[in-house]
Amino acid sequence: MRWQELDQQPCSLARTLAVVGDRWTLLVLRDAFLGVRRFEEFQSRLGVTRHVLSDRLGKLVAHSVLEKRVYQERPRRQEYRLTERGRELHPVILHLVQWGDRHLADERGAPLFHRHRQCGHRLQARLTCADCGENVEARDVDVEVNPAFADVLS
Amino acid sequence: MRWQELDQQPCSLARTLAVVGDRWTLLVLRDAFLGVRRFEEFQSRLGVTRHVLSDRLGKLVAHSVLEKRVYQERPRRQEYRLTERGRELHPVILHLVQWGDRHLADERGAPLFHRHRQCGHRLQARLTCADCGENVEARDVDVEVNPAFADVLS
DNA sequence: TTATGTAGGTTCTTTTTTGGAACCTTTAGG
DNA sequence: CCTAAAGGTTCCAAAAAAGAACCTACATAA
Repeated sequence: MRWQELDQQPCSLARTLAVVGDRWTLLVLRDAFLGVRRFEEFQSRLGVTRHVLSDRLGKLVAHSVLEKRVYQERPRRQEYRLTERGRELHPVILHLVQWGDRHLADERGAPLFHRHRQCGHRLQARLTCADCGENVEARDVDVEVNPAFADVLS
Repeated sequence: MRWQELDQQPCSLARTLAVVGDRWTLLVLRDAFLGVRRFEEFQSRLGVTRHVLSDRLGKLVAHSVLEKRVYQERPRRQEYRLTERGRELHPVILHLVQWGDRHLADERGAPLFHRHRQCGHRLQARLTCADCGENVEARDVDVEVNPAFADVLS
């Protein structure tokens, strides 16, 4: 299966990964969440080639994860800003970062500290159920096949 | 920057992506969360080439995300099971799936339904703060550079 | 007027990584 | 002896990424 075919799959993870699941895209998004907006700044912070960056930013805009906004005419300058849809990816980034902080940090600890503004504590992210508010572990989730997909999913 | 250099970066996201951030690894993990354990089953469900699957499973084992367990001698057969460290990636998968369900589904809706066993509702994942229990949005998080990394991080 | 700088890309060539298919090993069963 | 299943490995061609140079439009300054 090719990358391009992934978005055809009857699997939301595959489709999402077709948008954000490549080598650089999540790093671009992370910088976007840290406030980076300009091509040059993404490029110098990430060390990605301009070619690949241009391609990734274009794809994120095409999928409405980022939007391109003109912030100056003459000379025309544009910046990339997260859309609401893009901000919904924040939990993904935060959990990935937290996993790295826990399991891959050296003796200096996490490179960045995340603090929850409302309560002031170092942020420990938890996945909870929006209905009952309880913590959700992998074993607490039952998965059922949507009957409309019963034919293609085992 | 190459894939191999990513894990040298002073960024937990980059380090985490060096482990799980490639084209196939998250799909392997998703199937692992759905109960898949054997090489052949991963291979036939994902359509990934055996070569790449072998490499990815090996990396996940090397990073203790999966463990290889012999479930039968004569002939020797092994299976791959999630470790505790691997299960901690569940929130990542769930949020990615949920994003795809919301934004990339067709008229049939989500391919899979996730139900919270304890309360019985369709699971809507939320990221909350473990200390205060409140919902956390991107704008609620303050980021500070760990002083130990002050020299390398802008 | 020419030179220098900046934002935002595009083009070109060389490496790396994938995809695809075939092949290998161990053991069981007929 | 032949076939089948599980779990891989090897080989080659195709696709994607890296690295560097180049391009455009405008501004400023000499």
